[in-house]
Amino acid sequence: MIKISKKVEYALIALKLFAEKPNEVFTSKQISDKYNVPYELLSKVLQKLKKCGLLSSSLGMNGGYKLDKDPDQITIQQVISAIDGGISLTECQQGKTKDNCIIFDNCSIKDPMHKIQNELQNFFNKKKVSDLV
Amino acid sequence: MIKISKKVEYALIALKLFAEKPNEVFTSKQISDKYNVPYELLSKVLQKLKKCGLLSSSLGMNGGYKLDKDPDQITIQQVISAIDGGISLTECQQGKTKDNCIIFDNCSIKDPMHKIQNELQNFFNKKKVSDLV
DNA sequence: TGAAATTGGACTAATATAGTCGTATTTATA
DNA sequence: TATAAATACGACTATATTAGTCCAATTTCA
Ligand code: SF4
Ligand code: SF4
Repeated sequence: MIKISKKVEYALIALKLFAEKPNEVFTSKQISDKYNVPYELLSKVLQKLKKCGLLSSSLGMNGGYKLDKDPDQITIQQVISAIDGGISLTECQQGKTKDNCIIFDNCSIKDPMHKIQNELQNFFNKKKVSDLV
Repeated sequence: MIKISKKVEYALIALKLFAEKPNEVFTSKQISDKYNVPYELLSKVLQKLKKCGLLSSSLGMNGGYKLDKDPDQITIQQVISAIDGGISLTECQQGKTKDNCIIFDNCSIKDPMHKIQNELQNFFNKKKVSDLV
């Protein structure tokens, strides 16, 4: 079953909120309350979004997160990469140079699948947070 | 991490072989030997491909599977559907009417994600087994 | 000084995927 | 007619991934 992870869903829910109110600061708590998202999990997600430069944060009381990029500059691909490490249609397309698939050497679909994967990344690169209207 | 399952990979490896030698009969054993794919698992996969009409089978000695459709008529989407039950980008897009996501009622990304899911299905509908050359 | 916030690591629980085992049935052929 | 080779099917185990929780540190405003 091809799907995106819950974490990415939570990230997109949050990013959509940020996109609707740019320059406004929201805390993890506020967002988790508003959307019934598990607080601790959402916190981790927002931290990752910050680490890759999509959000900026301020510590301490009255702290929180705010958007650090234009919503139409943030691609779904970026979000998937930030949270889940990206798309890798097949096992051998993950960073796993060592410990590769045993089929690798006589795999007949490796190359065509790699091509499809590229197209898929392109697909998600064209999808922006601003499209989640 | 967005990816396809091992079962779908095995299905595609098999289907590519069938597509290269149409009308030729192959057994589970032959294919699992040729590609180092676990025999029992591959058997299950081929049974599913038969059930949805992509392959036909003959029982008993000298039995096996052969292609039952044109390779350029078999889409990757069909294969994913047959083996893994299709693509459902988000949880709420699986057949789960009951036991839905608790966020469902005030989820802000549900509808746009549904649209993206449709495009994604369209993407995989355009990919044919015959493209795996 | 205290409350509210981010940050970060370790941990557990739940689920999904991958793979195995055993057994029944069919069928060509020796 | 016995046997070997094949599909067919269901139950099972093992492994990996995902989801979620817990705990403690640090920052900062008031
Ligand atoms: S080598 Fe082939 S079977 Fe192995 S992970 Fe890559 S695509 Fe899949
Ligand atoms: S309702 Fe929203 S959060 Fe829940 S599964 Fe659907 S898209 Fe994801």
